[in-house]
Amino acid sequence: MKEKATSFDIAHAAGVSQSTVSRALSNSPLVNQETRERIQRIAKELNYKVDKNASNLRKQRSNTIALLLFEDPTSDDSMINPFFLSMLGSITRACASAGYDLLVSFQNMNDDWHAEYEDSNKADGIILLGYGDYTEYKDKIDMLEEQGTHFVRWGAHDAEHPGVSIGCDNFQGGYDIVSHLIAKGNRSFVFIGEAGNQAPEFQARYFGYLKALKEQGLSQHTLGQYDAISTEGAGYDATEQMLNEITLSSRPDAIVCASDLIALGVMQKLADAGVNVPDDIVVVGYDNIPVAAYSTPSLTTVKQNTKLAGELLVSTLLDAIANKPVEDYLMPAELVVRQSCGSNK
Amino acid sequence: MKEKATSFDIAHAAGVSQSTVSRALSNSPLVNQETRERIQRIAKELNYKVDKNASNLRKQRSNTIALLLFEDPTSDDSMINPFFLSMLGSITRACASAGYDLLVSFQNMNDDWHAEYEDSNKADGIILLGYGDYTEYKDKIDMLEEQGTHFVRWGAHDAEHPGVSIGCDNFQGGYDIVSHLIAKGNRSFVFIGEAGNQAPEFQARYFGYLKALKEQGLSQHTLGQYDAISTEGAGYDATEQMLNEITLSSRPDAIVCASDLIALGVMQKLADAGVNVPDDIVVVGYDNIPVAAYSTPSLTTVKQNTKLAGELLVSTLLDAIANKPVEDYLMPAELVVRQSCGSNK
DNA sequence: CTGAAAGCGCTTACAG
DNA sequence: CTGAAAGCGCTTACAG
Repeated sequence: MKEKATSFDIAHAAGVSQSTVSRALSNSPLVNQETRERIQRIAKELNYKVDKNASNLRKQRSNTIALLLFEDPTSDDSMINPFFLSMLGSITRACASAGYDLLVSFQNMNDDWHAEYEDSNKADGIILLGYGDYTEYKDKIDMLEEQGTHFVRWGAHDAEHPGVSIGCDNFQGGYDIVSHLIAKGNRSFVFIGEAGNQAPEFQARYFGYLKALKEQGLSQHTLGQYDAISTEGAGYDATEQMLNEITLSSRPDAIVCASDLIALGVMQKLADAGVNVPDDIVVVGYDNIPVAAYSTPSLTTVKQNTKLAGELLVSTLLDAIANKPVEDYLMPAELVVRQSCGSNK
Repeated sequence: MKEKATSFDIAHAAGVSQSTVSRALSNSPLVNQETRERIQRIAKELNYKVDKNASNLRKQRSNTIALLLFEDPTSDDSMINPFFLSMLGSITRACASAGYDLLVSFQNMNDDWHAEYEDSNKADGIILLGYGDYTEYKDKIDMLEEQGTHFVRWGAHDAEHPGVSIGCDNFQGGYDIVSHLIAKGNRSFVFIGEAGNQAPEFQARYFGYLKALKEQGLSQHTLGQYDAISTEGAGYDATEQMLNEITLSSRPDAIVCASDLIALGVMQKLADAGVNVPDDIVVVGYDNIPVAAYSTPSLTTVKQNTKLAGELLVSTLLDAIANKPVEDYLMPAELVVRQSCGSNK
């Protein structure tokens, strides 16, 4: 293993002072162009790279962003919800473009986010990525704010939570998909998914659902809401419960699910129970995860633009770090119509 | 925003020297227990955390691992192959358990991996995750080795590539799945996927495929191999080409795909062409990505244990960093039988 | 345009 | 068990 070169080695080889080397390598205009080029060439030859620890220590910033993922129960080994997995790629890309490194970590594993990342100078800012359920983390988020940490949260604006948020319009998404179902002739509905304020994103989807029904004078046709966290298993179980509680003759025309994962479980249970989707009951999801296009029937859902989301999350955080004014952003939701809602029902 | 506390502030508050604070916080046995507890309490009160940059600079190590992802063309926005996405979760988890941070980055975006990470002291070691196609990166990997960088590669052992590798037995996987198809009565085959040495993992699967055929005296029943990179689109196109080249009467009993993504495209094209899977032609994939369980028909495939893979990748790298002896590891592949290979054909 | 010097916040021999 | 001191490798006023 070669000894690592330092800026002093470069200085020695180039016959200049170490200060000049530092300036040359940071492309300071203060240094003579010819000298700078020579230094840069020598640095390259000696395979020299600026030591980030030293540089960060001196500059008091790290050029690194920390991504805190909230752990989810999943069916595979990743323990990351597929929706967030696709955001991860986009965030990684956006960081790279901005010249920032990305530190990835599961949220649940450590106690004090601010301390862990920004205080210890490992990151200049933090991105919080979870299924909107920040309620139990409220104290931590408050502390983040109180400590002046730079952070951005994925989710809707929420008066209770300080800090900037980037999110997708869950209310509109829920409204749009149900309006579509009503337009297609469906008249009675069930919502599967948590709808309390411990799951604000799901709740917003549910409220959108309720509004669409109300607008069409169908409020009395809601056959209820069944809790389910965002897994296939929870969707399956909730459907089982529903089938037990609702008599065959009064079954809903459509089941609106708070997420695709839930919808997948719902369709599984319906298939097991011999109920045809979409002929007997229509099912729709939310998120447009990759699997949604491949399920049988393929799943009508609402797409959240993960690419844009990742970019906005990063750019907003960088603005916050630079002390520029930042504001919440709510991306529009986009309806994706597939087979599970029937074609001409 | 509060001023950040330093070890001197703690020292002042505790009435001891800064050295003692440092020792107390690193749980050094050299410091009096009572003193240590007092210092730790004060540190907590003042919300003090050790500055990682300073600490790393002094210790010359970062307690961070860099993950270099090879960018893939994908159908969604993540630009990460779903198979790697699930490994990502497992790697993140394994790092967290080991007390290491994980720096994630796309490989293609920078030139000199070693310099970028280990030389600049941002990471103690590197995990390389790509679809086995390290051929074009050979020079870089050689340089990594030459420079004494600690790194682990995902993929099979390869005499041409130095360094440790953790991989799954692609040869066995290919052999097992084809043997299963033969046992089920299939007699003629097509392989879809690159099989050259620029794609060593696919190639190993292909060799396993060939061996299984040969063993059963079916070598002459291979109706060819069609190149395809690991995307649905490539699988679709290759199938189109195959259908054009092979007359209806001599179509294969089974199509063996180098990856699930390819198989998904193959099944799509077959469906478009009115060919029934599995009744007319059997299709199998490789990887067991989440979608495989949901396609119609669900996909028979080979599972690589991503959870174990992530853990091995991390533990092996940590051993390498600690200068412990490390060796390649080849995990067994596991056949996952679903509908796409027919039940009793 | 360049150099000498200070200092970022730690850890760890060294001396007691 | 504790403290004074050196030094990790940089960046950046300061002086010229």
